Amino acid sequence: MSHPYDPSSIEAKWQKRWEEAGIYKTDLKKKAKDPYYSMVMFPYPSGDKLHVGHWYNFAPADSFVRFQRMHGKETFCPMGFDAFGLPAENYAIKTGVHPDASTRKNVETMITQLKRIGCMYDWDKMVNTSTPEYYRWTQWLFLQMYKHELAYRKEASVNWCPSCQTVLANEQAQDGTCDRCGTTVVQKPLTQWFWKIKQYAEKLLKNLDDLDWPEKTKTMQRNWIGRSEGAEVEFGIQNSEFGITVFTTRPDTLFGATYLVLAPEHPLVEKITTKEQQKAVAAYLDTVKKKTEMQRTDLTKEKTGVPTGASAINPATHEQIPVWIADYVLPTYGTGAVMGVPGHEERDYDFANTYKELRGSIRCVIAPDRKSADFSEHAYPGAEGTDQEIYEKILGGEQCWTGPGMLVNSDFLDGLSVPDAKKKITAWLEDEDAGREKITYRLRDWLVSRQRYWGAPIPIVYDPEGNPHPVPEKHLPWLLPTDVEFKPTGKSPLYYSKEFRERTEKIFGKGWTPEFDTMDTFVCSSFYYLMYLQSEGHGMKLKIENGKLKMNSIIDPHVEKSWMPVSLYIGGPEHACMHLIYARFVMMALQDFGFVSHDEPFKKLVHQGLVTHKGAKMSKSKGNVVSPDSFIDRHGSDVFRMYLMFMGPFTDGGDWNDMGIKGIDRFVARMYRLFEKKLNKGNKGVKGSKGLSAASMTKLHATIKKVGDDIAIFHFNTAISALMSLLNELEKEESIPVDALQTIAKLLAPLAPHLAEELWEMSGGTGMVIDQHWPAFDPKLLKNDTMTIVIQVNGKLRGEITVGAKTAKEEIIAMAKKEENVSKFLMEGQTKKEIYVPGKLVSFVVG
RNA sequence: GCCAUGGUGGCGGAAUGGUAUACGCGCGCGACUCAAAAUCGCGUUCCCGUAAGGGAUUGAGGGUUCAAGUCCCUCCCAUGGCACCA
Repeated sequence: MSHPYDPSSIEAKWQKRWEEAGIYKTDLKKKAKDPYYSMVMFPYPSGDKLHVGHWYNFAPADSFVRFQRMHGKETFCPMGFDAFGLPAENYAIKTGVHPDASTRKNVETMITQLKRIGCMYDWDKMVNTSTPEYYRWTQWLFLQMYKHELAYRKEASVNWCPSCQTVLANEQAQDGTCDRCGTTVVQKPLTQWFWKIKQYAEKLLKNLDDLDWPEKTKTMQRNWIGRSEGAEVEFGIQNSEFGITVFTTRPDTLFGATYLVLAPEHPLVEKITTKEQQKAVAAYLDTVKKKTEMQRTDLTKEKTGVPTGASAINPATHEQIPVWIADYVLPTYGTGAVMGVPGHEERDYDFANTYKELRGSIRCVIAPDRKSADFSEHAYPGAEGTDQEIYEKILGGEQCWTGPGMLVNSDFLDGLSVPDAKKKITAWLEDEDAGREKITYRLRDWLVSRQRYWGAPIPIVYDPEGNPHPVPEKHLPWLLPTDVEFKPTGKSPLYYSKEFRERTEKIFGKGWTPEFDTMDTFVCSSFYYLMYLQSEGHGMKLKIENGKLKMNSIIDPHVEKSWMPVSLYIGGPEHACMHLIYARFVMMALQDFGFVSHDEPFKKLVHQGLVTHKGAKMSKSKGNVVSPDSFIDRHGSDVFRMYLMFMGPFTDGGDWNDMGIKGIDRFVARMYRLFEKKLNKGNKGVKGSKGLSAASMTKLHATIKKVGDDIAIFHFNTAISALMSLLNELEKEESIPVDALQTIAKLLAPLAPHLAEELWEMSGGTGMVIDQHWPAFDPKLLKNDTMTIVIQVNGKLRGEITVGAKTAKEEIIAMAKKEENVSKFLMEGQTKKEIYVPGKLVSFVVG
């Protein structure tokens, strides 16, 4: 028999009908009764086109929204393109093709590919971040941040290849060398723009509690934000006007601080380094420039550092302690300076073991076993006269104890617990004006400057004195110039645009210059959920007229109120920290600026699993990208998307392998044949459930329940296996009533939308199956009048009995004991215990 | 290194602390066919056994429990992220 189901014609037919009927268009202005805004993370229009990973994300997301729609939700599913970014620029450097041209072409191809999935996208709402209609709002966002003092300039290091004379992305500078020429990459400081995301750290952390997001993602974000409670402590410097402020989470160990360490980048380094140490410090700074942050913080590597020659005063002990620099201290965290407590902090312990002069030494009053202490000098004869090598301040039982314990050798803190000592020393520091309570976050302010071409220009101009000024809103979009140099020159590409400079001087006056940096692409993707909702004035379809757009707010407040937050956002777990924190920050800021009514953009978040190929994430550089196109040609969209869903749990992903696609192909063909066969047998028009055996009826209703329950929790794989199992049953049936077949078409509608429409039509359904209501199951049909009880002896399965559903416990146990294979094992010893789990099992324990 | 996730037959995987291996792929045998493909039927975790049945088994080791893939501890391996790939 030839394949009865021809996906290419049938899928094209339904895609055309859906489009003609406009059933996926959403009128955002009309008040929605029960809105459901579903978003997937928009793709980057890469030259690799749409790959299997995109399908793995988009198709199940579509199935889920179809399921919602069949439950009466008014759904909105937009799609767009995250079109600015590095790959298009690198492609331009290599081939000379303008990023705008290559991006447009890729977008076009991907739209064609996307349409073949058959998703419910409302293409009228499409966005493309690289169009002036879009980046006008990226720039508007920058101006809002600037206006509200959330944007500022600061020096920050970039990866610099001295040979290529260009800034490198981290990806291009792995293992510290330039991926084009192999030269050692150095850290070069540049003045760049930052956004104050840290100001929202507490809110970003707190709001997580109420979000319907995966727990692991929330944990990762909490760790990323990295809130630490502690104190700042001021250390004076001997013979100097300067002081060093350190942040510590362990102010209780202040009496054990035997040295201070500054980050090599700390501004005080050059001010306090003594003449004798200048050479050593300069040499050290040189080596640091060549290290990545990960190399610097690697706990397994031996720590390095050099003394500055300066001494600080420990405010608690009034002792002089040396000030060093070491690269394990990062300038971006805390105050960029730490106190070294070798007795109770592992990094400090390691460091002081490398540089023994930092250990400090005092006569101890701790017992040799470190389990107890006495505050009288000679309490422990064994310890008398011994000099502890490491200052020890808390009793814990081992050197470098970081756990809880009692404070010793710490003057007025002696005898206190760690939490009490923290409180007392912090209060003391405040009294002495030598410190204060402080909360620090690991989260850093967002560096938004990029020394690249293919991004949204930062809407800032500089006056002849070099002071920044915002570009007034009426000049937006502040167009990206086209007369630029892509090849690396040591400057941002926009630097060479004559038009850009002339434009600036013409508008602002002679001697004024534009900002040459563009914005991080994460800025573009931090508010696109609002851009989909913009009901006028943007998008590929609309041109800018007279260089102006009417709206001065990013979104119509009524539309925002009814459609935000996004009901469901689906995307990869690789975005757990960066994109998903930036987007939340921007939404919060926009609420504070008064443009939106909500503070969180994504109500529910789900991560699809990662689809790998040959064990690794698909990427052009690894050459393991799999295109779905040939599979769609051969099997059609429905088979392919169901295969992806059948691979395993949606949130797991997996390694790509086309071996099993045949199984889904067979399933679809068999389902189609079942409809053909049963409908041709003259069953058309038969109503009611007559003709279906009781067992099949039960199976049908159990399947309705299972498919619904499973789709609701993204277990598409088991939903499909339930339908397969149902099909296996029904194929044995003589005849199947039409309404049972129509129920099956409805169950298939979210998972195989084209096939389901076809089957719905074949079985005489009116309208489209996607507009039908999800079928209900009859709970009465699911109840069994018998139950199977398994019998265990000492945890091992020894038999099974089938009894009536209402059989009493005692009766079941008695029956279990009589089972031949059970009684045999019960003879072996005394029955110590009998456990009955209702409806499930009997367990005997024999001694 | 740090943060997070995962590890179950030949393969993808299923399993509210209660029958481990559902469903599918693959494979084997059979039917149909001149033959093959397709389709249909039966079987299929591993070991012993004709069978009945027994034993082992969820990355490794330990623990809690009448009962552990599931909970706890230690370890191994793989993957994602680590702030300029998106």
